[in-house]
Amino acid sequence: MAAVDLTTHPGHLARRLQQAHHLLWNTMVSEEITSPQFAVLNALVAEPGLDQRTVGERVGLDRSTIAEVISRLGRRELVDKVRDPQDGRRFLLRVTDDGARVHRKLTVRTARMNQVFLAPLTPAEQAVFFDLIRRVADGAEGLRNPAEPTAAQG
Amino acid sequence: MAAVDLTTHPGHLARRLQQAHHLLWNTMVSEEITSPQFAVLNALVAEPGLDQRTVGERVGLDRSTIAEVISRLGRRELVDKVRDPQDGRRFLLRVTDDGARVHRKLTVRTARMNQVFLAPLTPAEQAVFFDLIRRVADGAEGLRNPAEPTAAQG
DNA sequence: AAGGTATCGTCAGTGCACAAACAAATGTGA
DNA sequence: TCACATTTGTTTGTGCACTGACGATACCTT
Repeated sequence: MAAVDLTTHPGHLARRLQQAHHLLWNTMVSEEITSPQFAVLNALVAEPGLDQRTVGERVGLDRSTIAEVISRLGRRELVDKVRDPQDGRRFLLRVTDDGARVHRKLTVRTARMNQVFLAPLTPAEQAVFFDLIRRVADGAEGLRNPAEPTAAQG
Repeated sequence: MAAVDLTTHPGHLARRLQQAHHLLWNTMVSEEITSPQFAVLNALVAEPGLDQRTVGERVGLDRSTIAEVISRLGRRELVDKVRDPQDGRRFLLRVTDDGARVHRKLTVRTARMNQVFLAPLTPAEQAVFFDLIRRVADGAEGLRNPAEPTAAQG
């Protein structure tokens, strides 16, 4: 019996964490708008007029996925999509009035949900929680593009 | 501008963490066998003869999803599926010889991948990382079934 | 101006994930 | 024994997520 203890596998924990989040989101925030959809709305509220690729970069979705999410938000008329007259490849995106309303409503609910979600941790632990996850995620992300020389020390 | 900082949203961080994991898994472990599939193999190596529902419970997959995962593992002939003669509703599952081989091979690679994945954290931080995520996930999970009296103190 | 290259978005294919509805087998109670 | 309820697994529908291939547009070099 060479089986492994999955509770020490970060991938397994990450999946379980997301499932737990999905559960709470569905019951406390919305059954219609998903968490990635909210993230997109949020990015477009912060920076109206972004194109799809950049929105994807902001919220961490690849081109294919962002296209689907945008299409659903467009179907619900929460987001507008206009060809960029300066660059015919791009679509310029912005939230509609409905989209802004939904974003405001969900912002409140999301804050409440996050409190419940993080309730098992003390405030200090919550800060550590964010920090550790962010460092692990950033670390793995960094392995994708080997050494971008962003004004690096030379 | 009423936009929110997503880096303090656990759901968003959970999603990014899983994406990061997916990336590393794909490059360091396997492009064929996914992490959930490995989890199922692992559960069946530990406890041969489980039925689908119980496997799902062990690895955290619902009935629909476990059915799909099992079907893929069956198609690759890594898992065997036999009707339970005692209970005609169930299938008894066990890994094939191929399945056991794949499990052994991926166990080694997974351990290596986990090291790389967690490299940004010190060993002490890794322990905290596991603990915090587990507590948050368990907490949300607990909200689903209100108070199971599992030999609770009374 | 023309050819090659890069970028943006789409599409097809695969896989995870959940909810709801359903069928078959089993279990329970009158 | 018979009706009702529960449990296991399947199916359908929706949505996220990635890869790889593709067309259109833009850029860049000659």
